[in-house]
Amino acid sequence: MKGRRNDDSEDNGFAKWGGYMAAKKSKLEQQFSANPRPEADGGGIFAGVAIFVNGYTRPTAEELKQLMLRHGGTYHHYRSRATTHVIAANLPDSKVRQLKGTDRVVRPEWVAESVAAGRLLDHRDYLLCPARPCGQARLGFPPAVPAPARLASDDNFLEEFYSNSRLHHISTMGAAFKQYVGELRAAGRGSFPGLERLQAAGRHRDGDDGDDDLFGEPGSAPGDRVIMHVDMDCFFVSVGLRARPHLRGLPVAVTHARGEACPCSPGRAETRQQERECYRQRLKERLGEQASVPDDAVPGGSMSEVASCSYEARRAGVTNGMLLGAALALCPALRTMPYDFEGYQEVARALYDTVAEYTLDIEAVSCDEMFVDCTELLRRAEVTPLEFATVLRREIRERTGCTASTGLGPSPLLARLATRRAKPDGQFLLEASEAEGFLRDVAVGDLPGVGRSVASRLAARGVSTCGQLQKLSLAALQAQFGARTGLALHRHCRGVDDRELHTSGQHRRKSVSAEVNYGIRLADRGRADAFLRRLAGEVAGRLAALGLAGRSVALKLMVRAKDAPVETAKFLGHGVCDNVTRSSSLAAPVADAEAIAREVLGLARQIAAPPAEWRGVGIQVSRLEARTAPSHGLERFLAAPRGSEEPRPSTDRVVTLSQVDPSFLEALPDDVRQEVEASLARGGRDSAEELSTDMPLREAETVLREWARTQRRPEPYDIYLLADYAERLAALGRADTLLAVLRLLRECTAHKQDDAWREACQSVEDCAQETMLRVHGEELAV
DNA sequence: ATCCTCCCCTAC
DNA sequence: TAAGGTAGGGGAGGAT
Repeated sequence: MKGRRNDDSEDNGFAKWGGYMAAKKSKLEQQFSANPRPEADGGGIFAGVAIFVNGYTRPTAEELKQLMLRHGGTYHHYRSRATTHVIAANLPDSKVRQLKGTDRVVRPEWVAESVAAGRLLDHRDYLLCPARPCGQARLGFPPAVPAPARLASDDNFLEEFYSNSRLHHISTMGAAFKQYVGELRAAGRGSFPGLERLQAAGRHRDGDDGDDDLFGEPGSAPGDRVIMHVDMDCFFVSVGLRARPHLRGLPVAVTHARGEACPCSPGRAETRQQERECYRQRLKERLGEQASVPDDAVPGGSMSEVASCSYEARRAGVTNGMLLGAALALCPALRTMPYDFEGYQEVARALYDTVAEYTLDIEAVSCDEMFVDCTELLRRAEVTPLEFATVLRREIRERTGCTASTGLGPSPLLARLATRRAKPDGQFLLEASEAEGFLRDVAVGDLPGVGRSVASRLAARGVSTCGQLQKLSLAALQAQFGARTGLALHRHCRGVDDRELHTSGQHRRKSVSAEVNYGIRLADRGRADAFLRRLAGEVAGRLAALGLAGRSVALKLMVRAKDAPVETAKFLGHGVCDNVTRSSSLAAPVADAEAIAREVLGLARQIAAPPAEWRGVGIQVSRLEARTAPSHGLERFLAAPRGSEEPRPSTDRVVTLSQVDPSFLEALPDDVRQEVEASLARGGRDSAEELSTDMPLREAETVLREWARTQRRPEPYDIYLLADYAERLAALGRADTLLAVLRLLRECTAHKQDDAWREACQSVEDCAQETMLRVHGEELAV
């Protein structure tokens, strides 16, 4: 995932201005640096790390010293204040206690495996003495104070929450790869090296035996589709195992917690029981039956969720989504691994790039899953579906270090069902003629669109397999589930699916939202309003990145249910809640944080739930439209002498695609890259109007006008937009315009110098400087 | 009929 | 401790 605002939102998006600018600067350095990586040999991963080795270790102290020195770290012969980590293999208890801060006493594997992984792994994963989650209070000592937890009312809450939320990452990575496929298609790559390799291999083989019959079914009609479903095996675990070969073959799970028993919340088990009972009552009211609620928690066990678990763990009964405490009860040998969101991004990118060497008829489902229409590719390569699957899976394994499974069939539905049979690390072809027999024993829950709710309603009618489902009439299904859902069930359980792959990027977004249902503990109205404002800022940032505005704003609150315990069993969780949504439709589309916040504050007042009872907050903007172009673009404004609207001929030089270093394009955030590629494809002749139709540009114009005209202190948001604008100009190679922006910035606003102002100038200057060097090969004379 | 609002459900 | 997001499909029921 590119470090884009909507992924790594800072606070309300902008409060951490210094941090944002620092990050932006280092990103620019990376993007434009002539030498992309200062240490090509993989060094530098220990920059800032200083180790002291205590006692005997393997690797030995001397070897560790060499590793540190070779990879940018420091080795201390004596432990000093500057020592960041103590390396030890095992220490007597007395020694451990003597070493203050056992949170920095790390097993030697940390060093070796970081080197193997090519980056600094989280040392917390290698602690010699993993911290007791809760301090061991002893009689006579003051009670241990738990580490301060970040609440929604804290300044950096949003940033921290989003950076740790697996669901947020799953969602944004999915969107990013859908866009990536769209970009690849838009770029219209003409060559498919993978396909060419296949063709070459085929020609070679033909010469050997002259056997031409490689199409599989000789009688298959030429119009028949071959759809392949590609899905990485337990993705998060597979990525983590690359750097932890010693865990291969063991039951492993990716979780936040590490699973030590937590004796600090003795009331948790009872709380959980209360929550279960409360939940059961509500289910009873809704469904009119005595629904049973499974006991998913273990007294004293971790409430952290298993994001992904290995097949060894699954054999012991562990499933994704299970609470870690319960998973450990089923599988005491279960080993946990921390998240590695950057790693997921990298591997996913390699996965997509691998498939894209064969075809761009790809529908991205998520970061680790896609449909591929292989019809054309198989015809051109003259290989059978399973031959291609074998080649592709081997290549994915070689390029990512992770395994994928593939299912093949005449439709997305059958391809997907085939994958279930193929997993793990396998492939399976499901022919149309076999579909009916195959489906008979497929669980209804395996059909798309059949989740917990539909499955349990079907189970109430004694239906758990597709074979049983086939016996229900269309009318009966539609009566219970509605017209569309009923029809889909009726068709899918028979293997009928004529859905087209959704491969191109002509998809129109319908809503943009941000939601937090964790850590929401807002003591009073003031804090609630402040949080709503921050969340509104987050949504505004996402809208800005997409160039969209919307005419409907909705607020969703999760409110503690009447009988639910005030403190949840899961730490800072939402517990059992009522969901409430209110929306307001607007005459004019909104996109800025203030306007969204205004609506949302009004809606919150309408809902009238006491903020102290809120357990979740979400803001959604819908009925979207592209932001309208301004009357005149920023470039024209800048190009004109100040005080005049007369356009001045631009001296910007035109850049063409061949002049652009591909690695530079690659380093750009997705949306900027798309814009640049589109622009370059048009011959690099963006008119001011075209450029200005992009909303951030229009807002940047407003920023500069406002700064020039008023005494108002620049808002961080304004500066953010300006920096964004500068980056776009840099991407387009418009050094002259950047200079104009810089000049204007200095002339018009020098009287309000402060840190933000200086950083804004610096950012624009950096962009200009780099652009001059890159495009014109000249130093910038400032 | 068709639209709108407020949900619920599903998928990753 | 723990990080329970996000977009889209669709249904119920009321307004037009």
